[in-house]
Formats: sequence, structure tokens, C-alpha cells
Amino acid sequence: MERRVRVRFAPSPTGALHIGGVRTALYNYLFARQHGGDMLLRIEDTDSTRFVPGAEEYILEALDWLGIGIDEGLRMSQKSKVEGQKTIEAVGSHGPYRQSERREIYHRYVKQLLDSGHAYIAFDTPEELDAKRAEIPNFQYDARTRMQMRNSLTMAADEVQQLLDKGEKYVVRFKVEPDEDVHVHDLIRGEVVINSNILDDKVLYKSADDLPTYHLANIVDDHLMEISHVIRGEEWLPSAPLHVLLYRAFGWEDTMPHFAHLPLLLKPDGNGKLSKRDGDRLGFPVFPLEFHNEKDGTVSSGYRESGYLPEAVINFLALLGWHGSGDQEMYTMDELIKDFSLDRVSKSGAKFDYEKGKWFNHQYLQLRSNEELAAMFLPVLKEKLSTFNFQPDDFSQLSTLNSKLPTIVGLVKDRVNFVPELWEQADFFFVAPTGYDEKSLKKRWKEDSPKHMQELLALLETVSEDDWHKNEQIVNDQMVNTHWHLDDVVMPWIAEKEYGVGIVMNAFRICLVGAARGPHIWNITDVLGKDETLRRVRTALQNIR
RNA sequence: GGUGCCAUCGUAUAACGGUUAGUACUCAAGAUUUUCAUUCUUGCAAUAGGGGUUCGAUUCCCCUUGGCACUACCA
Repeated sequence: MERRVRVRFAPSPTGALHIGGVRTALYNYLFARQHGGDMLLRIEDTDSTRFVPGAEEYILEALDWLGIGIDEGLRMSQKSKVEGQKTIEAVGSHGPYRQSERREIYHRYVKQLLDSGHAYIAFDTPEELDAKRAEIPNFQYDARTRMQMRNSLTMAADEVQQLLDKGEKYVVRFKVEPDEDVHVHDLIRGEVVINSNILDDKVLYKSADDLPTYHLANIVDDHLMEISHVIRGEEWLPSAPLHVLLYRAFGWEDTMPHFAHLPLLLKPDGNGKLSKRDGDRLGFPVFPLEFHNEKDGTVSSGYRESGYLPEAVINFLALLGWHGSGDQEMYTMDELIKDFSLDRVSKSGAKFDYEKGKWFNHQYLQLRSNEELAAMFLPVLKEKLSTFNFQPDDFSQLSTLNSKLPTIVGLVKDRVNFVPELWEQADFFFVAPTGYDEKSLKKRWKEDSPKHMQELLALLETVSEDDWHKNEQIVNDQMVNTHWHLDDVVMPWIAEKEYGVGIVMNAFRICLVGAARGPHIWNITDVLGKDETLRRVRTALQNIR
């Protein structure tokens, strides 16, 4: 009889959520959804010294942005999202879902371990332990050394009680029995065996802040919250045997969750795991959202603010350490849920390939409608225009420009990876050239160009405003081509005068754009309109050379 | 140092003992084009090394090498 699938993502609020953590959350989510199970979110804030304000909200907002839904535990309130404010809600009957709010629970279970003889009280201070480590190389608090230390195993019961009554600081340590092969069955790696001799008597309960360590809290919570599968990063593999021993000590071995340890995300260059510094150094975000760390005053860039689409980040991350059943690379979240399998998670660490991430974003950008992209581009555009003596308020009154925005975006979107890059591709639609690109002039502005432009100017003057924009779609060979009226005006003239089409049109392009770039020329004239087009040609005739 | 995990083109990965070792990104070349880009086509490029097992190893085993993680009153 299989249990209901219940998985959890359990981050620590010690800063921005690392992209590797996002992938762990994603795999948990995919697994839960695929099996019709529950995805829980629990906050592991048992280290009061490392707590960073805002980190919890950040984590929940990031998952929300990416579409990684939470069924139980802490999550962004959906109701408040509509109202535009960000509040956190707790759902489910296994709470509280913040470990700092579960102190009494841990007390109870620590006592159980103490009573059953699986744990003991130790009075050794951090200073004493440091001294010991300095004195004895590779010192480890374990079966070999514990009888030389100050703890409830070496001291008489009344002496221990005396110290406790006096309020002496103490920790609770797990009593690891020596010479035992501990087997951990990992869903990704198979059977892992570690001898208990190399395990130390881990601290389960800290004296410093009256809270348990990760190991104790984790086992107690996963048990109480009826977690069926623990899917977490590979850094936890070495302590998995300890966790097995803890389940056993509690008598919970029959309902112990299945383990799956995910490969780590590595630096793109060199060695080591991906860190915050790599992002700064190599120029890409390692966090989903921008984060302002109140504790140390640092600001970390995020995928969202860099112009990434959430579905691109999800797709990219999903394929880092996992592959589908076929050659498919573009996956919607629903498709991922259908195809996901722990069997196809790789064992080795994955170097973070940022270029592939850019490619994914390009792909997903093309899938968005021009209207959507225009809406995303608008804030960037206003920002850019404000540097051209264009006040953002003025811009909002330029309704014609506003209505043309989707068209403009549609003309250049296939050449960008990110929304903000639309500006570099489309700037000339909004601002007339302020200069002319040297290279383009050298190659495309010929001796006859001024004469050509004069004649072209006169020719275009004769075109009516209506005809200016006239075009028809021609379908042949399943290709859609646009035939422009202006072609009928200009091409015969070029043919008659025996000018080169390239020579004329490239010069014309320089007048309008300022360089040899941009979409098809009639698309540009169509957006600019007759007046603006002619104005730019006159300006160019005055200013070039 | 100790323990564990891992090892296919530069990168992500495919090939559940038999393939000309596949795909995608990157890069290069070509085609298309009135520019730039897109797009399309082609190309470059890998089984870490050494032993076994087998008729046959990318695949199974061992050793070496290398990479990574852990080794806190952090998670």
C-alpha cells in the first residue's frame, strides 16, 4: 500500500533563494503534481543568527512568480495578490510551518530520545571543543571520545542534575552506536552504505538559542508532516545516514520517507558549485528575483528584473540535471509534470550554462503576443525616452505611438533575447537619428546618394497619405509576403534610372535609422508615417558630410 | 587528512552489452535578403587512463586519475 505522496521544499530564510534551490523546489513540485500529491513549504529558521529580514517573503514571492504552487504550509496569499499587496498565508493542518514556532514539539521529541538512551546531555563549551580540536588532529565527538568529555554518560546522575539546576549551558547529542553499516536507499543513486564510525555524535539541540539543529527538526517535521519523499540537494547525502539512524531511534523507520539527492549546480567555468559571486563575475543572475539584503546592504540581480520570462527559467532549470523521455527541449509546466521522472535525473553535477538560458528566453519571447511584449516593454521605453528630453508624462499622451507599440515590437522581437533589448533594436522608431554610424556611411553612403535621396524625396512627396500605408498580404508556397504600394512607386523609378536597388535603399535606410540595421524598410516607413519619413531624409541630406 | 558521490563533444545530455556514438546550446561556413538580425543547410567537436568479464564494452567489475560534497551548538 503506497502512501499519499507528500513532498516539501524547506528553505532557510538566510538571504535570496539561490537558483539551485529553485530547481530543488521545481523538482519537488513536479513530483508532487505528477503523483497527485501535496507540495509543502516549510521554513527552516532554526539558526537565529543567520536570519535575514525579508528572505521569507522573497522565497515565497519567487516561487509564486515562477508558478511553483504550494499546497500546504507557507505561501503568498492569492487573495492579496489581486489587491496588489504581498501577504503570506499558512494553509494546512500540520502546522506551524515555521520551525521557530515549533519549539515545544522539538522539546518533546528530544526528551523522548534522552529517555530512550539514544541521546545524552553534553556540557562541553564551544571553547573546550575548539581546544580539543586544536590539541587532537581530526578530533571527532563520537563513541571513541565521548567518554573523555563532560557529559551525562561520564558524570554521575546527581552531578548532571546539579549542573542543570545551576542553569549550566548544555547541548543534546545523538548517541551514534559504532561499527554499524548504515544503508541509505537513494532513488537517484541506489544503495549508499556508510559505517557509523565516521559519524559523530551530532548536536541535536543547541544551547545558544534554545532551538534544535537541522537534523533533529528536519526528521521530526518530516515525520509529523507525513512526508513521503525527501528530494533535496546532494550536499545532504553525507548526513543521510545520520537521518536514517534518527528515524530508527524514534521508531519511525517503517514510515521513513524515500530519499532522492539531486546533483549540484556548478560554476560555468572552473570548479566548484555555483555561487552568488559567479553571477557578479560572469554577468548573469543567480537569483530568481532582485534582492535587497537589509542585513549587509547588498543588492543581488534577479532573473525577473533582467527580463526573463518565468516559463523560460523553469524550462532551463528543469533541463539542468534532468532530461525528458525523448528529444523534446521546450516544455510547458504541464508537460514537465507529465514527463518528469526521478529515474532520468542525472547523478553528476551540472555546470550552469547561461547561454542556453538566454536561448530559452529567446524562444519563449517569440511565443508571447506583441501586445504582451509591448506592455512589458513600456516601462523600459519610458525610462529610455526620459533621457531624450521626453518626459514620461508626455509620452503617455502620444497615443499614436502607444497604439503602434505592439507593431514595433513585433517587427524586432525575433532579434532579441530579453525585453529590455527591444530598445536597442527599435530606438529609431521613437527618436530620429542624432548621428550617423561611421561604418554604415562608409559602406552604404555613396557619392550619388545625396542626389538619389533628393529624387526619392520628390517622388515620395507625390504619394498620398492613404497610399503610403497601403499593402497587401500575398500567400505563396505557404509563405506570407507583404507587398507594399511604395514598392510600386520606388522600384520603377530605380529601374528607369538604372540605379542599384541596394545603393538607393541602403542610403534611404541610413537616413531613417542612422545605421545599416533594422527591419524591412517599408515596415519602418509605415510606422514613421509620411511626414516623419520625409523629415528624416531632409535632415540627413543636411547633416551627412 | 577522512568519508561519500560522480566521470560521453567547450556546455546540457541521449544511447536500459551490438548505433557510421544521437540531440540541443555555443562557435564556424554557406544559402536567403535592399541593411542588421531572424530563418534554413552544412560543418567542427566526446566515451579520462589502465586492467579485467564477454563473441562483443560508453554501458558490468577493479585500480588509477580527476571533479564535487560533507567533515560547526549553519542549513
